[in-house]
Amino acid sequence: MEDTNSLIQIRIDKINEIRDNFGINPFPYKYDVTHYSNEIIDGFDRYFENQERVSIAGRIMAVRIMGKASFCTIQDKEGKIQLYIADANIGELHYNMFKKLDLGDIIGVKGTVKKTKVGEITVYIDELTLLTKNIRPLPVVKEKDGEMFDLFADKELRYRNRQIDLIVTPGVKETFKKRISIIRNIKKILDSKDFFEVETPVLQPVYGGAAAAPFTSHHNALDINLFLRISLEPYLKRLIVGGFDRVYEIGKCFRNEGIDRTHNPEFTMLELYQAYGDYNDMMSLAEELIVDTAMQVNGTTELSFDGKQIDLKTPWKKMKMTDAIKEYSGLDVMSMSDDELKAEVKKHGGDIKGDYIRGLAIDELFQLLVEHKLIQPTFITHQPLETTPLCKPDIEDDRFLQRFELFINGTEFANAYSESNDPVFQRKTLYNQSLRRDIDEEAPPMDENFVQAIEAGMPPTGGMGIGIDRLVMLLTGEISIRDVLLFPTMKPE
RNA sequence: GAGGCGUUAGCUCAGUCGGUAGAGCAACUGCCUUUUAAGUAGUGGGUCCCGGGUUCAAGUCCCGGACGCCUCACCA
Repeated sequence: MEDTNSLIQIRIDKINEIRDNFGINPFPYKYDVTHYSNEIIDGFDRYFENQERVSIAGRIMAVRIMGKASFCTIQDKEGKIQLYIADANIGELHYNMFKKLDLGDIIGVKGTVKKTKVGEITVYIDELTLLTKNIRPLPVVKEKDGEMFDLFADKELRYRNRQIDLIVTPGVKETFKKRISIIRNIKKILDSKDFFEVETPVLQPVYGGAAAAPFTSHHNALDINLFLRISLEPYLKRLIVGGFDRVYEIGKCFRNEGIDRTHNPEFTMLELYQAYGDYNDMMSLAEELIVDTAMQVNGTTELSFDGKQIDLKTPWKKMKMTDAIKEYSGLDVMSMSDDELKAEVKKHGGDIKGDYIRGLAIDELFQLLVEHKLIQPTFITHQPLETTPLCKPDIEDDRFLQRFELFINGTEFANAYSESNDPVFQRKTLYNQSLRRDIDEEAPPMDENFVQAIEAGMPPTGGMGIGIDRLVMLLTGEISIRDVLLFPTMKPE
């Protein structure tokens, strides 16, 4: 705000000059746009033959002035297009004003379409309207034959000023358009299967549904602490109890943890719950959601991610967690003693919070030895009972769960359960979990209201959570979560 | 949390052994009616991230800090 550097001052002076000497308002209220740049380029033959007059608006990205005529490239929401602007066509006053304009200004123009002698589709304009004067210079990015020069490269500046990044860095807008398409397609599929999209509280008196440190806030009028949700699960299950039968929410969750290439403190989760279904239904739904979306946005199930070739073609591999450990590390955890398990966890640099629990040691070994090796889509099933309090035990072996985690490229993409609905079991497991808060600060507190909801009777239900940001990363090839978040969390400067 | 690297003009970047701060683009003043990283002649533009220290002299060397990026650790 206090920036008084001369580049900005020069442009402020121009605003006054345009107003006072040209009698033109640099900030008019409205402009009637009839076409976007891509329509003109795609439908050039028609516009040229009919000599149809088009009206377009956009931001000036490049200017080449040659005395009494100029070429200028503007960018609208769909792309770029060249303009031909001549003194003889728009009048001396407006041409002189045009020469005062800068890269970054927004103009509206009307004219007809033709190709230049070197074949570039160009709007030969007969009317020029200044729509907004820029006073803060944009980074100047140039391009020749597809090669970019002087790209806006400083990631810190790009993330802190995403609006500028969107204007000047090729491909950024496309990534976010793809993100929107991905979410839209998931909603379309779920809507078609009769799932209701719902909104549940972000501010919660008790948090749960995952193990993570929460953000805390305070409500002044009620004088109570509130937590930002760490998952969507507790309230969506209340809605299953309430009789919605099929619900989903795509929304922000918040975890007070570190920031890195795959973690942002606020991130977007899809969670869905289907009454009368189980984890098998969730498995086929996961396949359908991800494959159909990949086909919609990429037109193929094959993708290249961080140098790895991945094919999402179904059916995906299924393995019990203990079998996966055996296959990838040779360890037969089913026949190992507790001491042997402890030794293996320690040997591979692992760590178990609090007292030793056999199931958590097995899960830890899986994470240490197997997880990163699961490049092609793989469902890992039958996690040890102790890994979550919210899932039903397996029918055949109650030391394990009716649960799966989906791994792609060594990363968890989905987590699904045959949801726990036995209220006595549920009260016990959540209470036991809350007791672990002394030794595990990520264990959530007891949620009495949630348990009472389950006590009212929740039908057998399959549930699943999918990390939307990671799915967008996978389908766009971006290896940093920051590149699929419009405004990633940054420390203040 | 640990390590590595980085921070110089609006943007992208040079800056040698410690010796008056550089280029391209952008900007400004001109020329130029088919250019396209337009061309062309000229001009201006700096808290060298911040704070200490060493030195006659620090963008440069040393110490501390901020912010960022990368790798690792952590992460239901």
